[in-house]
Amino acid sequence: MHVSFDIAADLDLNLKDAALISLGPEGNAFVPEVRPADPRHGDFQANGVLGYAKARKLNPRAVAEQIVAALRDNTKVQFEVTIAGPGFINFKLKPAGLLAWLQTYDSAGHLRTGASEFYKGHHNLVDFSSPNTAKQLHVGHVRGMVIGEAICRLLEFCGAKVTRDNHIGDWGTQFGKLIWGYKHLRNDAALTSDPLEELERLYKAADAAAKETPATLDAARAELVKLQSGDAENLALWKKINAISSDAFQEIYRKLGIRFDYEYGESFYNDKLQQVYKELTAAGLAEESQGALVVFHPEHPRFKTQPFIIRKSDGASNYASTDLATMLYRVEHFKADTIIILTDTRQTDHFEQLWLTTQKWFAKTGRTVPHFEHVTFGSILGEDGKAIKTRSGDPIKLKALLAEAEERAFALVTEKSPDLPEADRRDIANAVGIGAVRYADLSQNRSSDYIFAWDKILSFEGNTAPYLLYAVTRVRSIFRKLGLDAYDPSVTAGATAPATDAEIALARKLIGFASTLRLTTTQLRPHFLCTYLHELAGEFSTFYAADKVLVDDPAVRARRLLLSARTLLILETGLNLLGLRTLARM
RNA sequence: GCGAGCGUAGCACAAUGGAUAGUGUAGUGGCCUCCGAAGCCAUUGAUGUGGGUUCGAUUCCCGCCGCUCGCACCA
Repeated sequence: MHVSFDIAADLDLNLKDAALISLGPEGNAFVPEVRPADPRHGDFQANGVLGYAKARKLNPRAVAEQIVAALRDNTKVQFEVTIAGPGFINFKLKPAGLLAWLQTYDSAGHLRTGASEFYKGHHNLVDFSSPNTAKQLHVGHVRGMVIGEAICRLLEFCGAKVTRDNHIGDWGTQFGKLIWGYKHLRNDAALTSDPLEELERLYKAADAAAKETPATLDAARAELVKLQSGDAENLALWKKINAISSDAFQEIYRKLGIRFDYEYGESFYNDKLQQVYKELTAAGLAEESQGALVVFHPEHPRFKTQPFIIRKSDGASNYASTDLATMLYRVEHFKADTIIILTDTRQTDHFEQLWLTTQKWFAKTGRTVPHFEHVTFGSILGEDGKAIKTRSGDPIKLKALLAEAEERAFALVTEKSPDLPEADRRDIANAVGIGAVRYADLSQNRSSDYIFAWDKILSFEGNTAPYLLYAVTRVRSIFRKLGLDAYDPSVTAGATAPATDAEIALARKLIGFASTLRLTTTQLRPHFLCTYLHELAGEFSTFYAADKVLVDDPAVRARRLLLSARTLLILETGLNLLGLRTLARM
């Protein structure tokens, strides 16, 4: 018998069929609205009857009864179907159905096979991280990196082709300042001993100088124009600077397990800008204003007067220019049907203008308009509720943040498990520390700012990485005690359907994985998955306390081992999708 | 000034227009001769404010209050 991975989607189809049968052609308009239900009511609920009946002045309960009567026999065998309240249809999967799902989805590979139906044939290009060269990665960058990586893994798992592009800021105005600083302010000794620090100092010093004296600002801009028009000296400097920062970026990416397929920075698009200027002008979208080439959007309350500057008055490009060229390249070269760009929420205006412009441009030139998602996220705040900074007022460097996370985790692990060899404790501290930082960024709705507190993210209690990693080790320890591999199918052979309250509750939570993946990927919000995993870990703890797994009765033991094995599978699969490394013990 | 986002228990956060607004912490009271107590069970406590739409609003719309962010050549 085929067991569908996403039971809710399956029910949705069955309800549509039943509506057609029972309501006639008008049933075409019925939208089931199946969603996971509160466990008190069932596993899934269909809410669509209420709106449908209301709009037609019908009795919703009567309509619900008609639809339920027309459901396939198979559905009625699998579920307890009830009509409740004003016209909700509730579906409660019977224990045999729970067992069938758990037996079918018994490995990460099979889960992936089930999930890969979601986005089969889609090609998403994900643009994330995208740091500026010549600046170190700092705490402000981590959220986009971590969320971006999780989104890529999730979409891939759910069947999409994903192209990861690190759109490095290697061509902007900062280079004018940096080159000017290099030429006038550099300290050669410092450049040799700690090149990245020195570059950052030069940028800051040049930036400050440009703010003080307009002549310096003009000089910096002139350096940029020289660079962008191919000046050999500036080009060589630019390459040197990029090489230095790229090495530093790669070190952090390795540490966080983040990878890219391409790192086409802004400079890559330099020779593709003339086409943008030309086409937008020819299409009547771009116009000269105060010496710059800009796009206005007359239909928009704000962008009718707030320009989208696509070429600066000194002739230099900016990020609007390169972003437009990038849009085109991603559609024409990569053939992406969906473009996802992650940046913090402060850049909303820019991307709204970019998208308005792109749509009009592509439409006027007969190109396919892709789907576009600007995935935004809030800032990380200090415990005072203000932008997180070091005592000296600088942003906290990511390298230092990650090192501190590992140190703090090491101290905690040493406290809890002093008998483990130091090498093991270091390894655990790495997974816990880095995982904690990651999970903190993922577990909250990305729209909001969040307050960063070491004690909170490294706590072993609550919706945290340490709690989830602990749950994993506890399941693993059951199998270790037996000398068995949790992923060996023979371990769970002969399992019967879940029977006790705790077993059933855990099984029902496990089958919710599919709906969670669907929700997480349609909304591109990893916190849905985090919440689910935390609930799953809690459900397991309840089960673990209520029902002893290693009992003598072989049937009972087998079904509890099955539930434990699947809990482990889904916890590990979910955590890996989020980018966390799991542990056997801690 | 214009625009955007956010206001949910003491604190930190959930809730894809659905049923009695969930979870964690902190507080209170229980549970280790028993598979890892880094755990479990029970319990106290909240939608800024005023309208509107809806069978149904934390969610959508409008006003007000509060906080944050953005707004011509940085990205």
